[in-house]
Amino acid sequence: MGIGQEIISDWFKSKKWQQFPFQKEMEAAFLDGYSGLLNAPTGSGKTFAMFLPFIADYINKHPEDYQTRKNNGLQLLWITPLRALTNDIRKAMQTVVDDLGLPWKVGTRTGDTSAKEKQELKKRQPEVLLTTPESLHLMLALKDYPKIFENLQAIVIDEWHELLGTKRGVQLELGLSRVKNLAPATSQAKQLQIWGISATIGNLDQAAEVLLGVDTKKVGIKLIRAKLNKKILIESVIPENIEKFSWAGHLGIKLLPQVMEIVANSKTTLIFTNTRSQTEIWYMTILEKYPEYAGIIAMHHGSLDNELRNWVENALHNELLKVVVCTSSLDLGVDFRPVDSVVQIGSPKGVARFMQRAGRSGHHPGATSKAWFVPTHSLELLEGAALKQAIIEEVFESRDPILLAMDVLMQYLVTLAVSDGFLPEPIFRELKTTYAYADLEQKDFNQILDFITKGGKTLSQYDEFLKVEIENGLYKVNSRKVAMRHRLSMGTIVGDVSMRVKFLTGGYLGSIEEGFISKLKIGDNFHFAGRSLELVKVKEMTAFVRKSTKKKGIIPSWMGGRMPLSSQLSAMLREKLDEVARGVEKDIEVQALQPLFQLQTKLSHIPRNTEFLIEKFTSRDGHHLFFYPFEGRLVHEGMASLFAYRISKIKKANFSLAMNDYGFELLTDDEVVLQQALDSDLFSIDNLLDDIQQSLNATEMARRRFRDIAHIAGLVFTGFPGKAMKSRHLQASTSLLFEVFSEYESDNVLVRQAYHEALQFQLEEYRLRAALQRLQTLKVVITESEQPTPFAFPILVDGLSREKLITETMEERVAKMSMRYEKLS
DNA sequence: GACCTGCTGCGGAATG
Repeated sequence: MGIGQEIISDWFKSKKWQQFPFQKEMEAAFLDGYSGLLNAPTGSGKTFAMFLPFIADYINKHPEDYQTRKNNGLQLLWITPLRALTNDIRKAMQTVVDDLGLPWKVGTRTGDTSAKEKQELKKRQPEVLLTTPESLHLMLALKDYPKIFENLQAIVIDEWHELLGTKRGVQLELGLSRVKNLAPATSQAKQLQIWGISATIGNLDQAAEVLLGVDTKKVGIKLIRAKLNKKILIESVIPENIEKFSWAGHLGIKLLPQVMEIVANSKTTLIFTNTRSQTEIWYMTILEKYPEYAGIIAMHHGSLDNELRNWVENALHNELLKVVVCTSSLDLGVDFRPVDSVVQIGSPKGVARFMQRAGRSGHHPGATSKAWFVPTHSLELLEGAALKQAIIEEVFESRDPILLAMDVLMQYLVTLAVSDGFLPEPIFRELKTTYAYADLEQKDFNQILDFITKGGKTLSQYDEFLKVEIENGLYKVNSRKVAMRHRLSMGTIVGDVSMRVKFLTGGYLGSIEEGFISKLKIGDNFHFAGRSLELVKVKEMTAFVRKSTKKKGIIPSWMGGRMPLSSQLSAMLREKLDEVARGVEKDIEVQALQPLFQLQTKLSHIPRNTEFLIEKFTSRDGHHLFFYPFEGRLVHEGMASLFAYRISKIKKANFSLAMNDYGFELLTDDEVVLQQALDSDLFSIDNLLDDIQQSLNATEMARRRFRDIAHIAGLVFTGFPGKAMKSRHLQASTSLLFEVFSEYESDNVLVRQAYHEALQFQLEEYRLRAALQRLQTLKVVITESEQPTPFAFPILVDGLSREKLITETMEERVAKMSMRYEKLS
């Protein structure tokens, strides 16, 4: 990847790092023995080098802390979420270490490290080791692992914001809690120092607490904010003719000419899209309409072959490319010096994410980051105004830490049992010092111990679940097979089962979900990795293809996540809408949208911040009700089901639901008793949990979450590397386990966790609750129109696609809509 | 022809 070691070396020799405004503060805190969190802005990827002189300095000042020996052993452990970065950082760090005159070796340990290299690591630990959270745990599964860490002076966790709020973060918390107790305090009473580096997020104080654990009183926490005044220039791309611009949709391809103008006027542009299929579509369309870009355009997303991705990254770095279409696969880590423009297609869904992406341009000190926001439908343009405002006001999303993840804990305990074995009491005490397990109850801990030794209440008959044996109180794995399988399935990332896509001649293109391939017939044509391909045969989870000359072809879609609009951006959007309602027209986005707002006012209403808009409209499909909480898609999903349930309690009705980030629709055959529902506490939070359970298939949601939980907890074996099992197989086994536990062991920690996760992550119960409470304070405004309003239209389109009505209906409707629109405006 | 979606990230053995 893109960090040149020469650059780092020069940068270091010229002592540029001393010019960082936070350097003095950082150095003082480090030399005083503090642990803490450094809030470095995105784009100062070299902060790492700063730590090396600190450590060298510390050694000079406190030689008594370092025993005189030929091999100091591991001094600094550097943890990064991105494996791909470790190699370049290693080279760069080695040059810095050499420049400092330290007789140190810098090494890496990741999945890329060969067996031979691992053997060498065992013989001689490098003084600086770069690794990932997963590899740290693999180290904890080695015999005599405490020896590795006994001389450790400092741990640095890079990009901590990326891990916080994920199970990878929890796994890292666990790893740190163990390692902390292996590096004893030295003569200076100096403790192992732990420093995180994080981009700006809303809860930096909490981020520090999570990283350092709840036992940090002795150590002391410092939070250092870098406050580099990075200039960011943000512009929305305004459609030339807003009246002809789409009211719904997500592709945004209509604005291609404007985007290509930006590309032409920039040195190098990154075009960020929200989905992989969208990346494929934009790439193809650009090549089709602007063939002169052949050779200087590339694409990058998570399902493409690594070799291709590496090539793209290097080409970007070496200024060989003019434009790269990508997903968030290019969000992280890399210094792409030549990039001077960033284009975001569609909603970035959050302020912090947009900032991160904007920071990919002008990636050097003093340079300005330039980012464009390209709306994919009219109303989304308002998000551009909201984004700008949020960035001015420095409103950033928080990353909420995950608490009491029992699956991760179960995996961790088996890891410790695989290496030297563990005694439950001290480990329990150690767990209680972590943020994630501070509230861990003894009985749940015992249940997990019981499970890994005896298979719990239900699985005691099956050998494969009896992993850990107890010898004189020591919990230990003795079976080589169990140990091996455990090492094979460590980590918290549960991938989708996907098929490799390969040319008959051997070239590897990437991976596509099993489900997509199974829909294709042999001989069918599809587009992938920017190529037109023909499916030739499918063999053992590999789809063999050959080049095709056909222009047309389906583009694969992946079942990815569905990120909702963040609550911060949602709130700002409501703020902007309030301005619109008050007639404030200071933003160019708002000015451009005037025709749309005028129509909305004419047909319905634009809600103030103190109002909750509900629209009624009747079509041949039935009675439509549109609600506009502007709270993000997931909250709307839960709220739509909840409202449907509560309304049908008054008068029986079947509803079909549709939603987007701005609002949701309830559609039914009969007139809805709306007023009655409003009068009888439609927005109430009393019985909320019960009503949710009643209105949604909570069991099904939990079952789906359980699949990942079972994987992480080690209940299912996913097969040997390169020999993936079919997803049907895995689905069946996790589903069966879920059934068995639910029936015979209702208190099972993992099942409880599945329900909890469904509520928390799928439904965003906390946000739903807060949203209902907000609605209670608002004045309800109900309007009725003869046709869908501009606000309603995108939701209607969402509903149409969901119900899979035939295309003509949809087209007809769209055509009719625009005719009416022209008449009205 | 299309206003019909949905991210990222890491690991890994033994045998023939």
